[in-house]
Amino acid sequence: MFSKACEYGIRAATFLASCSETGERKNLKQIAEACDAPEAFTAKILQILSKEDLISSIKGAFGGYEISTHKLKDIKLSHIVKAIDGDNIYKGCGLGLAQCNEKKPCPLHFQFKSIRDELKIMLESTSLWELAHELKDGTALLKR
Amino acid sequence: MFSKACEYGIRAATFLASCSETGERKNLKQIAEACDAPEAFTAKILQILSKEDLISSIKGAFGGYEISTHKLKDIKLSHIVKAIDGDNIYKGCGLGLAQCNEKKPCPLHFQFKSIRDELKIMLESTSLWELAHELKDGTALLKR
DNA sequence: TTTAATTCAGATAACCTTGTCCGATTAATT
DNA sequence: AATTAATCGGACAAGGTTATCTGAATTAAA
Repeated sequence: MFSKACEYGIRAATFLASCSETGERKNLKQIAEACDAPEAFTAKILQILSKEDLISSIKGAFGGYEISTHKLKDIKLSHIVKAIDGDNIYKGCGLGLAQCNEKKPCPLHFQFKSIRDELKIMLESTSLWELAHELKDGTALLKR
Repeated sequence: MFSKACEYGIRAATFLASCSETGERKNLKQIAEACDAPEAFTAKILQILSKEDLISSIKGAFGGYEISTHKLKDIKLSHIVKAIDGDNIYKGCGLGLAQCNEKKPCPLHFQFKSIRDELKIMLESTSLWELAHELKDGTALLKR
């Protein structure tokens, strides 16, 4: 479904969100550890999220990453996914046809449509704030 | 969503199904052309489908590929997808966690569940016969 | 001002997926 | 029996994704 990079990205953003609410800044090592993700690769992904202004990075000693508290409810999963994987996941044709639409559909077009739409709605309506709270509640986990 | 191999595989199987109903055997070249897929790569995919007994291959002159008519309604999309991509698409965790279930879910588990279930049901209930008929009707196309 | 802790950027390695090539095998036709 | 049209199987090439490494830049604290 998502690329590995995107999986790590969502995990990292969720963890960061859960810390940022209480003002805890985290560095690369802590994030990678908490997300059970490879450190150097996670660094690359955090760079992307930072450039897209979804998280903020603070350089230098005692630096790290954080998310502005006021953004937490505005940042949706769709923003993270789009930044890392692009939007092909709900725009592209299920069978990979260059052109596929209602007028000239692939044989799977209509069967796929409702699923892609549901996915889109889910990603666009789920906020980092929401995910972060599942972590804090202990209702959900990021490592196993 | 699906790998390129799987996209080609579904296209090829759909095309083959639409021909097999009228007893038309097709060879690699014809299939690749009809599906707008690279020939040599398509050959590999047809081999997989053949080994999984989803299509039958006939060697030698005037050979090619076909699908037993009586199987057309029984072969579901899920069979093709599982043969090529495996079943991670509806079994795996959306965030890539090794263990993720109702008891110990990832933060996205429940939001994903309905989508994955819907996808599973769609793949398991859509038959090659159904897709093939969309092609024949002209309601759907495989190339653009 | 030096040191230490950090992110950033670019190069590169490892691995997987995608895609090609070719010789061996098979089977129908001549 | 020879020829031709096909699949099969293995090796290999190309490209993309995943992952690592390293030196430069930045910033806070000592």
